[in-house]
Amino acid sequence: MIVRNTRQRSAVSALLAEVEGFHSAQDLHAMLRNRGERIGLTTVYRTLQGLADAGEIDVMRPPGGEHLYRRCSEGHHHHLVCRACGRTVEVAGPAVETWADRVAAQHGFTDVSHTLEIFGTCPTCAP
Amino acid sequence: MIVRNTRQRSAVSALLAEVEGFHSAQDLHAMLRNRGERIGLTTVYRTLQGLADAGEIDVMRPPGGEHLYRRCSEGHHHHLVCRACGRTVEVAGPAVETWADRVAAQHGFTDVSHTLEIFGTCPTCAP
DNA sequence: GCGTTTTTGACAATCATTATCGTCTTCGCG
DNA sequence: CGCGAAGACGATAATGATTGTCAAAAACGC
Repeated sequence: MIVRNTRQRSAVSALLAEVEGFHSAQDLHAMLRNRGERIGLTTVYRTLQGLADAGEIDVMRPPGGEHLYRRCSEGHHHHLVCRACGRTVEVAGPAVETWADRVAAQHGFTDVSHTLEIFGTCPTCAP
Repeated sequence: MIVRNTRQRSAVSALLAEVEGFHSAQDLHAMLRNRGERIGLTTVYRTLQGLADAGEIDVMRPPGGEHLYRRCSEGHHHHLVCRACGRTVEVAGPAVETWADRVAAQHGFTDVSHTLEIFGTCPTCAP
């Protein structure tokens, strides 16, 4: 299976490179259509899945049900998400990374990855 | 909104009390029907949602897409999940709990909760 | 160019979850 | 014990994101 360079794949990558924050597949698809790209929803899903498998983007599964994708640039980090307004703050936790790896190793697990999300109510949304 | 005790609610709680590990809503519904309970799928979903809101059970959202529920007995813990066979190991990380709360507080977030899952390949599934 | 192989994308299918809404229970109170 | 209203139930339909299908189009090596 040789990966080929196509206009659509580039478009998705380019879009992810310039937008901030998380976006759903449908979001990204709509944006691409708005800027005149001719690309199918199916292709957006496939491309995002590919990028996620390759570790080039982050995937988040919020309680809402939609998958959110985001360019995962500088290393590994986690997210602090506001329950009310959806605002996200990046947080880094080196201690958590090593802890997770160590715990997994203790149980003999290999190829370890992890997801961590913190939910709360942000200052501006507090009643 | 007064919560009432119904046969169905008790049945779900009872089932969760005796089964091990995670089960999907549809799983639990099937089990209840098998043991002769007359209960609708809708009710199972509603009951599970209620229990989850009340913090009495754990919810996990694996990449597969189904929500998995589990009685969350002894305090807060996280899970180490095998990618291949789905086996789960409970892990506790007091340090992570406090870290998450602290980070959230630093950003002014309140009502903080978090989810953490570690994925890997368990020893028996390693090629 | 040419042929092969991958990718695309419109459309249909899937499937867990949620909404609807009429009927049935529960429970406080007399 | 019986009543009445507030909830709860549950069959069914609806929702909606994601995935499968497959013929047509594009990309790459030569």
